[in-house]
Amino acid sequence: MIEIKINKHLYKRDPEETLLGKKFLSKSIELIERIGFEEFTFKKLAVEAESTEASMYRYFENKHKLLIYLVSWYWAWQEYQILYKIQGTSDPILKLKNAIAVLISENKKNPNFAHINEQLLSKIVILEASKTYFTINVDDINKDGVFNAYKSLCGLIASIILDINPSYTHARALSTTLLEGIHHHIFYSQHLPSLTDFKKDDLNYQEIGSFYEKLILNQIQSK
Amino acid sequence: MIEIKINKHLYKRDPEETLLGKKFLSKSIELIERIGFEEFTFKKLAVEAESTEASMYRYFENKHKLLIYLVSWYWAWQEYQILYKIQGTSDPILKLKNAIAVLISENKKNPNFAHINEQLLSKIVILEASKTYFTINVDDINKDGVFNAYKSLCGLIASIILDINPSYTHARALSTTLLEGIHHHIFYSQHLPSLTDFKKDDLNYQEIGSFYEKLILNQIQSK
Amino acid sequence: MIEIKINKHLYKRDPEETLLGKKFLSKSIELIERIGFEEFTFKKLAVEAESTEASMYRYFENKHKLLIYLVSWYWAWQEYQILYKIQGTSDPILKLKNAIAVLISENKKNPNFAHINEQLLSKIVILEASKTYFTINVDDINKDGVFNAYKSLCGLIASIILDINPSYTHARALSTTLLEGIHHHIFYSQHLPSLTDFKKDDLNYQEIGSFYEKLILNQIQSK
Amino acid sequence: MIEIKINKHLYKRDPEETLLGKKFLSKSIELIERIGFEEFTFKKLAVEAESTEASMYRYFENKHKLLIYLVSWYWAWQEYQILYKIQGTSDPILKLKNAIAVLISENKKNPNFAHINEQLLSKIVILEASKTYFTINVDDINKDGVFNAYKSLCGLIASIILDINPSYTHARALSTTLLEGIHHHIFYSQHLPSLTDFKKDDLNYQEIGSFYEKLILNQIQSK
DNA sequence: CATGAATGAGGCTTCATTCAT
DNA sequence: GATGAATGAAGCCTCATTCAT
Repeated sequence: MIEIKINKHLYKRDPEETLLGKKFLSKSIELIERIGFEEFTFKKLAVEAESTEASMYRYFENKHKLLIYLVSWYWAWQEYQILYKIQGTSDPILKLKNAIAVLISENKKNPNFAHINEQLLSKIVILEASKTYFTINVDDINKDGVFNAYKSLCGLIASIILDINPSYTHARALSTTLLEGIHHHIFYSQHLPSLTDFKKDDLNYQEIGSFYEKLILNQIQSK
Repeated sequence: MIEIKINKHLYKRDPEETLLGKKFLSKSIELIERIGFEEFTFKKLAVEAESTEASMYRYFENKHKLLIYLVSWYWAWQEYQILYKIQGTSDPILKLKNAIAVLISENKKNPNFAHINEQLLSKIVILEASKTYFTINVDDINKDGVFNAYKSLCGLIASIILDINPSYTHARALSTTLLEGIHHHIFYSQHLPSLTDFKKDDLNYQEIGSFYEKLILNQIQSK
Repeated sequence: MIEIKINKHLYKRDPEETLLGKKFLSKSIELIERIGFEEFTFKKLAVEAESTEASMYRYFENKHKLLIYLVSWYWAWQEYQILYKIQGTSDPILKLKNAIAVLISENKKNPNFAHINEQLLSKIVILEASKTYFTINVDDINKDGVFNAYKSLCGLIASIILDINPSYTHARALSTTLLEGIHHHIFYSQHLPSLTDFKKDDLNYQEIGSFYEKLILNQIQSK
Repeated sequence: MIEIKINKHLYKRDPEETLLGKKFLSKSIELIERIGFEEFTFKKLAVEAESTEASMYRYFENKHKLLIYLVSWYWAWQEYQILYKIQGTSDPILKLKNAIAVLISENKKNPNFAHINEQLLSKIVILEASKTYFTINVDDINKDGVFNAYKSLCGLIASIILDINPSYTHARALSTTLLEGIHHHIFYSQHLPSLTDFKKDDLNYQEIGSFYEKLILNQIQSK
């Protein structure tokens, strides 16, 4: 039985601790995915969850922190899945391939998290995640470590890269390029095809995965 | 005397045609840079421009279209600068290097555009540009070609890549990786250093430029 | 035709300039008198005035400034009436008596101010006026001169006192004692009789007037 | 060992009887003094007192009753101090002077009341006391005798006045003039100097005391 | 008795937009 | 064409209070 633990500064009361809290989480995911984060309000959520705005405010200070919470959950979950998949693997290149395999995989619902629909959440992350940090207050909100889940995942990928080539100097830059790139090209392939070469029918995003595998390996193995 | 022409669907009345229109543009840039796009409203703009909300509505349907207008202006301007710089160059690798040089250059004010502060605008593009398309309505608004300026710039970079290696299959994907990557790593180096390896004091972003030069060349020249 | 001019910092748009503005003033007075300032909201006012909260916000920043506006109007009006009544009088003691006569007089509606019901307004001033300055932010809001109307009336009474005895050293303290005292004892006589000696049936508050006349004259004429 | 007893209608459960109750009292005083009564809520108090809103509701029905409780405590405490100071004095004029001396004295913390900070409380009384009765419901709430502490103090001063001149007809009116006047002029001297003649640096409010001594004596001894 | 959780109601404020001049 | 005025709708948030444990 695993547990995803989220930075305490992102909530006022831990939503995982109560039934109502979990309901808010699961309905948030459905609603944000359906109407987009801009249109999403605590009022609309309250209606969906058959509760009240005031109750939601007991859990989250505002919708921004909620979004960072959800996105953080997703990154922590991705990190867990990668660790699980590469455990016992000694070949670092295989580790990288497995990590990428996790990142492109359509996320399946996990029985441990009845209230989190990972498929919907991954769509939210693709569309909304960058809004958590591309904001004028980034320095303020960054203080409490609210982006640690993403930084940690980025650090994990970087450590795999350094396993392959310990003298490579831009492991973190390459990691974010990978993490963002996969999501962006999934999005472009569906909505803005002239910004990419991948097709809507790229089955399970295999081609995107290969592209990034090659990109990273070429880069870190070049003299 | 050059002119930047913006997709007609982005405005109701061309702001470049009147003094008031230009004032709205220049004050928009100052204001969005200062308070961020979320906090920006036509009301606040009207106060800055010593005019009224109603007047601004004559030029732009809503603040979203205004943002796409500004961002489009920036990409068109970047494309113009690249074309200007590579004109007459025959070596495609040098073309690529020059294009990257433009993309990382601190943008200087150009006397042709008294009302556009390119330095501020580039900050806006870094922080806000992705919000123009990471939205639930992307398919709707994409119909009128409002993202053409970005697509065109992406196409230009892709054509340079294909100049170097005509058989390379992911020229567009690589172009967006470059365009986004430069901006994102500038941002991370200033605000989220653990997501990158570049330092705040990377003078004129030379290191970011080299990183992407190598990344692209490695990629398109590998067998 | 006289005009009462109120400190510009108390409103965003001058309510006296439009029909809607005047309606808001007259309905404010009726409503505050009826339900008290604590219960009074712009929402309830909007219903009374058959308009909207948003429209009221065009005129006044918040209900606090509105209250100061109304109270200031009352003090300016009292000052005007005193000046009118003592104009041409040379005996300073008579001036004082006339000033007190104005202060205790039941205020009649004046045809110049169709939208101000002075009788209701005087009740509001008795019950609510002190709330305008007994607040933790008094120093902040005092900066813009928003209490000038009251200070000016206080200065007028003080000048009359000094007319009677130019060497008296506490003319302003005595003036506020008079201004507040009259209102408070009217209130106590109606609601908290054990705090006063005046009776509910003190016709037109003659006895209160005499009490303060004597109090002031004794004080300023004593050696 | 003395005890201040407060009207039972002001609380649901006597806060003096429990540790938590006393903590609520002492934290209320600190908090109201710091943020003002308007901004004060049971929620904020609960945080300060490391307890909950629900617990505070066990002691007080609402924040209004709490304020009357605190103000009543102050008046009862003033009355006690006056009685203590004039006990054994036979000269009624000296009694009056001593009473005024108590009223203007900076209140020192008394070891009997570890949980009441009298200095802060006196600031609250100056700023907020009049809000307890200048309300539209004054008649309703007055029914249970909740203002008795103030009325009793007023009665004590009045009895001293009548000691000096048994035929004086406005002893209560004069008493409230004194009680209010001292507080108001302390406030004006600090925040609205043009409403008074007393200076911020009036050491221990000696001048305010003298002013009122003279005012009262002149008044009750005049033929 | 104390408290954690929940909530209905409503306050204050701004937004985006339209209309009449 | 530009603007001043007006407003419906909604956002965000807190309050005061109750209930169940």
